[in-house]
Amino acid sequence: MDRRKAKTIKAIRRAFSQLLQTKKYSEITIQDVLDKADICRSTFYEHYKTKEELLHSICKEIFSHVFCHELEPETHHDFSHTNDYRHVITHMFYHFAEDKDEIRGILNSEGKEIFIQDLKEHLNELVYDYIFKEYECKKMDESLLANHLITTLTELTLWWVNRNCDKTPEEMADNYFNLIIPVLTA
Amino acid sequence: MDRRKAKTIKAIRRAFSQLLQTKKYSEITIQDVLDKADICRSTFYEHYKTKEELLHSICKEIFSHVFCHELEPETHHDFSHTNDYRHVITHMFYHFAEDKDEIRGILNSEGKEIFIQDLKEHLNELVYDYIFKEYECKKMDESLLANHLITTLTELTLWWVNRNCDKTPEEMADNYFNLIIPVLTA
DNA sequence: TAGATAGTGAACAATTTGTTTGAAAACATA
DNA sequence: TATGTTTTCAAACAAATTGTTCACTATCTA
Repeated sequence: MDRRKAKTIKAIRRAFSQLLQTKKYSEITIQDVLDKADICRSTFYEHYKTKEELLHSICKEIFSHVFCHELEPETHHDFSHTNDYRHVITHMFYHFAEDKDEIRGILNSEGKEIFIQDLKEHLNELVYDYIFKEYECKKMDESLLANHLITTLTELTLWWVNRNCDKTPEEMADNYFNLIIPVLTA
Repeated sequence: MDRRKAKTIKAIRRAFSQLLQTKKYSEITIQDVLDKADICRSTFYEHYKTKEELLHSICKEIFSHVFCHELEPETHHDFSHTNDYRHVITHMFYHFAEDKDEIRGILNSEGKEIFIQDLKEHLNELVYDYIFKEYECKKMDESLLANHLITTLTELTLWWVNRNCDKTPEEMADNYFNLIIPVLTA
């Protein structure tokens, strides 16, 4: 990519992330971003149509690291699908702990909707690829159960980030499985 | 209350609810509300400081009906705390089904945050009053478990409202307890 | 009926948004 | 190094929104 473009985008994102740590998403104006990033108005609009699109692109970048699928090539012999799932989830918690300041800013505002929405799309895939291959739900709607598995994870993450990630990713994975396995095996 | 005041407030809320069914919360301007309610600008600001305050007041009114505590006076002999809890939850689903159009408008936008935040405050009380008197959590943080019990309910509600409330309140209560009891008894 | 309360209409400055210009700077490559 | 392309910039613009003030009129209450 053109160095100028990369520079501009980086400056915008940086400014936005910083602003998110002092202001709620809804209270941040594009003007604020321009001022902080020291970027011309027209330049901003050449990259993003709206503030919302900007946040989407930030989320997308975060998740591209979190769900990079680099884990799969490892050959797993005695590992179950659920164990694979556990690895992915633990990996996710590690990334979130790293970016916690940025993420907390996003999650403690209306920006949360956008972040969670993007996250859910990734998790939806995982649940069907891993969990539903191992467990079948009898007395419950599959869509309801999938929704529950996903929202349990997103809300647990929220709870954790708001406590400043005071538990290890492994502990969090344990917590998550303690919440969902009893339901799956009930 | 002064009839004029009541009239104005009603008109504003009505307009806002209607707008929520065609536009996202973040896209609705106070100007839109003024136009639709046919209310003078200065009049609006005598009742609400911001759009957010308006939504809060609407949520507050909804919940005042949902959690009116009129159930308690009934003497319950053989009923457990959990059964009381079930009654309250079923009652909640009934109300939400009634107001589903208005609620769906709120929930499918950034307004969701405000609604859910207000709802959680009520549920938090309930969980401690009912569930934690009957079940003790051994291997899990109480705060984590409380959070899980509440968010499971709010997200289940969301799922239901987005499907146009296609299940009965009783079925939804069943679904909810199928999701939480296995965890509590694990 | 009189005094208090609430709504109206109009105006206001300040912000924000999104778009358009032409010129300057940084870039890629031949 | 020269050339053409891409990107940024600064400035300006109309339109919309916000929040406040004012003098007035209408409606309530006692």
